[in-house]
Amino acid sequence: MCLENELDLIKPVASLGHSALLNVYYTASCLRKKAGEFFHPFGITDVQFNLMMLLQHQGGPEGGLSQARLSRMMLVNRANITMLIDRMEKANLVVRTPSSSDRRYNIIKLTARGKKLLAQAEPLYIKEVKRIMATLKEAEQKSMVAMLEKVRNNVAE
Amino acid sequence: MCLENELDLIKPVASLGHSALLNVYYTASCLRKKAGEFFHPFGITDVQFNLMMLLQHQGGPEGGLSQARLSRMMLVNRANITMLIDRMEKANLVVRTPSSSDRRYNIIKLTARGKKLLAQAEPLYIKEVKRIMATLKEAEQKSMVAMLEKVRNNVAE
DNA sequence: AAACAACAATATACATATGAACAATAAATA
DNA sequence: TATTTATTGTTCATATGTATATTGTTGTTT
Repeated sequence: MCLENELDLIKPVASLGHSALLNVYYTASCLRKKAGEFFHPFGITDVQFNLMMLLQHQGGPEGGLSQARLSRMMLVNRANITMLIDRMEKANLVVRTPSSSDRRYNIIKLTARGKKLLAQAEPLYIKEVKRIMATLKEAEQKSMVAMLEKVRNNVAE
Repeated sequence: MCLENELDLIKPVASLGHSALLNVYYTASCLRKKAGEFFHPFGITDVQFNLMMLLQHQGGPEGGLSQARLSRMMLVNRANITMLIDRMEKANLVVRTPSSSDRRYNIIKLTARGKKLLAQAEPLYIKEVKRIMATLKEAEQKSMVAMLEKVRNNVAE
């Protein structure tokens, strides 16, 4: 179904470019909503899951990442990460460990509970992502990724 | 540039499907950030501008929309709209007017200041959207829209 | 008409996001 | 070496988002 019908608009979006932009925006919104519902039974949010995935799969040799690094990987403000880690530490999902080499840094690591939760949720998440994206052929997915990359490059100028 | 480099990931995203999903997500994030910066000089946010656009172009015969209708058009919770309208009313951008036919409804309308601000910002916004999306040919944009629609349909099931 | 279900807006608690200002630390440079 | 500059994490004010419960109004069903 097209955007106009989904959003119950009475007039079409004026330009194709604007329509394309809104499609990116609203598709991301749908995906985030779905992710939120998906992770609710696990007692975590999609953002918290994303952070745990980064720690697990992108963690350095010490098996963790700094808050500044996480903020760059998640495209969010450093201040945001501070409070996110506060909540996740309170929920016993991660811990802050001071870096030995640079006293400005905290290295964030998964706790045993964090690892266990991730091990439970991740396979189901990957399966659901595959199901959702399987509506597009591999070539289509690659083509879409290429187009989105072009858009991002052009946003930055 | 590809996602892995943009986000400074040390390992590639495991599956194409997941990479495609993250691309949608991060492209929307980039576009929102850009929009935020774009509207900052006007003293409004991207969300407030979007709402004003809806009032201007999708407003019914009375020239306004109910809060419930706005929440459906913007894919957000009704509770969200209440506080958004609170802030926008305080900024003298919109007004709540009680519906004559159904006392449950508020009809939200643009104020003179809201209309003036929209008239200033909209042409520049449309121009910037065109610039950003012009990196894709018309056929590419149509193809991307079609793929994003497929994904949204498959999310809903 | 009275009871019930559906819907609009609101209130509250909470999660996530930004920008700005700050202290502590490290790096660069004069 | 001493000073400046850059970076990390924190705090604050504010905007946006969800879920849930509540109130008031409308519609439907006995």
